[in-house]
Amino acid sequence: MNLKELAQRLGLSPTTVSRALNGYPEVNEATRERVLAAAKRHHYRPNTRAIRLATGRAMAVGHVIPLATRHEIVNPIFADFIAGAGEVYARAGYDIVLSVVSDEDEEQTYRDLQARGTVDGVILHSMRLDDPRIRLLNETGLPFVAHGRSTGAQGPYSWVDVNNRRAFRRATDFLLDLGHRRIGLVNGLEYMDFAIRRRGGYVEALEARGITVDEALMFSDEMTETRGFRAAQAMLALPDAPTAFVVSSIISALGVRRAAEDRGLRIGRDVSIIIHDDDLSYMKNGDDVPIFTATRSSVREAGRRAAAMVLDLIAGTATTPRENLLEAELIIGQSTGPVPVRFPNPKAP
Amino acid sequence: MNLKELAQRLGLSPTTVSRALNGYPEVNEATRERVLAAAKRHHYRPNTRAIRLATGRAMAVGHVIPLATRHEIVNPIFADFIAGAGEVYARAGYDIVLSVVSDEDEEQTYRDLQARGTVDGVILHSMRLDDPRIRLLNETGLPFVAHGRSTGAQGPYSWVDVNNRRAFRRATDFLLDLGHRRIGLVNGLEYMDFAIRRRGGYVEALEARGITVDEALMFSDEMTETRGFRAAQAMLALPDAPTAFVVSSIISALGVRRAAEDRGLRIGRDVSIIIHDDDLSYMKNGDDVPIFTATRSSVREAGRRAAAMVLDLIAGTATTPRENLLEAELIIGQSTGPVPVRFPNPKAP
DNA sequence: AATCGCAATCAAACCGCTTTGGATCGTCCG
DNA sequence: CGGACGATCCAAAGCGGTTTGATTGCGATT
Repeated sequence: MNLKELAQRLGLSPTTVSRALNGYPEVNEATRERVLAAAKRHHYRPNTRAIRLATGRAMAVGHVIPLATRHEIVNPIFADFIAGAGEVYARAGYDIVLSVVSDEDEEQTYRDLQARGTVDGVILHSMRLDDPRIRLLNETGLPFVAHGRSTGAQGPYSWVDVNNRRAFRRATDFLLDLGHRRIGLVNGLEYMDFAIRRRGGYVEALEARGITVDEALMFSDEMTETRGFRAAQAMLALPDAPTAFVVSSIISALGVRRAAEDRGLRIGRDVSIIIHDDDLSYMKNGDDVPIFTATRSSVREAGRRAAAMVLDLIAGTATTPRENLLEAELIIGQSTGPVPVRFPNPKAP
Repeated sequence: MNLKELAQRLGLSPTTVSRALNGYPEVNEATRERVLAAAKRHHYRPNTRAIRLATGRAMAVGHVIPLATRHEIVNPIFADFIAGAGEVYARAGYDIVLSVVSDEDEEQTYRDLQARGTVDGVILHSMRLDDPRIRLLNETGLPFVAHGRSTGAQGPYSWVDVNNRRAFRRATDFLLDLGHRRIGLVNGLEYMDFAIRRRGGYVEALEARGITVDEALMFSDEMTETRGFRAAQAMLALPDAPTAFVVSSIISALGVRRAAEDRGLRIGRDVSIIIHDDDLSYMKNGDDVPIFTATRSSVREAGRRAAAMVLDLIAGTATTPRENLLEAELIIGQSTGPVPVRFPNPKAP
């Protein structure tokens, strides 16, 4: 059942039927009723492909998932971000087009997306330092919103981001206030922009109290359980081991916890852990009582905002770049406590 | 730069240019060279929307992500499944169209997808018992492949699935062979098909040895850390506590581990844990040495196979429903050991 | 009575590609 | 030498909608 057929059955022209269905004013209300009724009765659904060609709009937003060729890790926050964005798109009648792309041919992918008109805009994920995609997309003119910022990137761009620096400043301050002086940082890969900002906040807090920053206490790697475990294991084996950790991800933190417990240390008493919590639906930081003390900021909410922004850009409602900085809230859980008075590393020589 | 323009510049008709680019034989090789060169020079990229309308194919596969309205959890295996499928789609020039849908209006979504021609086929995720989507999609005629089977669903359908029953039979047998007799099951929600099959394998193994199945040792809930923690906590508090656990997900297993360690039990000595491992990229079961003993089956591989199957169905290569059963491999890790001889529950009254 | 304005509808062009059904031309063969 | 044939190329008709630019009636205006 297509438009022409429906029009014929109704004894109307395709023009009128199209207008009736799309709510144009120049059509008699009685006629409109008739058209709507017939459309429903015959289960008429306008062909997406035809609409897209006719209107010149794709009615879709692209999300490119970069698969780093070296370490084939899918960003675990991706699913929840999409869930948030999806809510917004659905309401606006937009589709999500996903491209899984190895980071080598990313440029090609973005150029294609825009030149072939597959999408009306894109969301940038996994922002890196000096991210070349910003210049690229500004060049093509395709509307885009970055999830995360990119230090050093040229040109203006719209973004949604957590205040990573402040979150980690607060997290570190919180531990310092509890008396901790040896604080380990278990961070993500530091070509990622968020990781650099987090480290910035951490360093800032230490320096503000005149504590020398110790390279041996700063780890940067993929945010998996195993890597978190190894990082913590190494640091805890130091002669002057940390009494607390600031951890970039709840997943790494599980590894940190394991490393601590392996040494017979009790979390929240012998060693403190504070994490950044993206509030992932399948990786909740406790249902009622938070497990970890955390700086929390919902990545799903970030998805909603980014989606709303890109739709504004597409609609032309927003012309100048928009910026949206989310502040993380500090959640006090059971994983932090005052610095232990006793020697914190019983197994050390 | 569109086809007509390119044709004009070349002094050719759009027909010839189109054929040259698409590799049709009835075009002079010299001409084809010329066309290809010009296309590259002018960065010509055929408009996706036009191709789709003209060919009547969407060149896209739909993935519907059901967001259960009650518990808003995004399936954590989703990202890796998509990563696998994406590889296959990319090679074939297909796009992924994502719909995030609350499970209430799923039916509407699938009907729309097919009637509006947004996609050429779909992949079904999170299969439930008696899943109504199978009949629905068979009705519409839209090609589809299910990731997982659906016990009790009417009608034939193509699927990719792990042999969940056998995996859990083997896992349970493995524990039984180690001497365990009280074995807890920490399962997913049992309206999910995979969960029922897993329970089936577990029960089968116990019964084969004449061990009575104890309802108090079977938990079924969302597969999060917290729920795993609670389940294990409750079971470990029983007068006749389990000495081992079979756990449906690595994430729940982290909770189980926490519960055990909270009671001062050592994993692999005082209590054994065997998990099913989907080999998620961001939740690896250890880099080199596996942390948990596990039945492992890569969900990414499942994604690849499902994608290949749906493309076959779309192409018409496969007409009868295809079935693809993956066998999980048993990975021996550090989380299992012989049943402890001493009383395994020191804190119990 | 002639003109005007407005409401309602329609025919046809258009979006940018594919594809059908020729057209053209040189060559080969009886 | 004329016709069949193969190799190339092209005009035009879709695909299924939207949108532009009329056209038609009819009551109101002058």
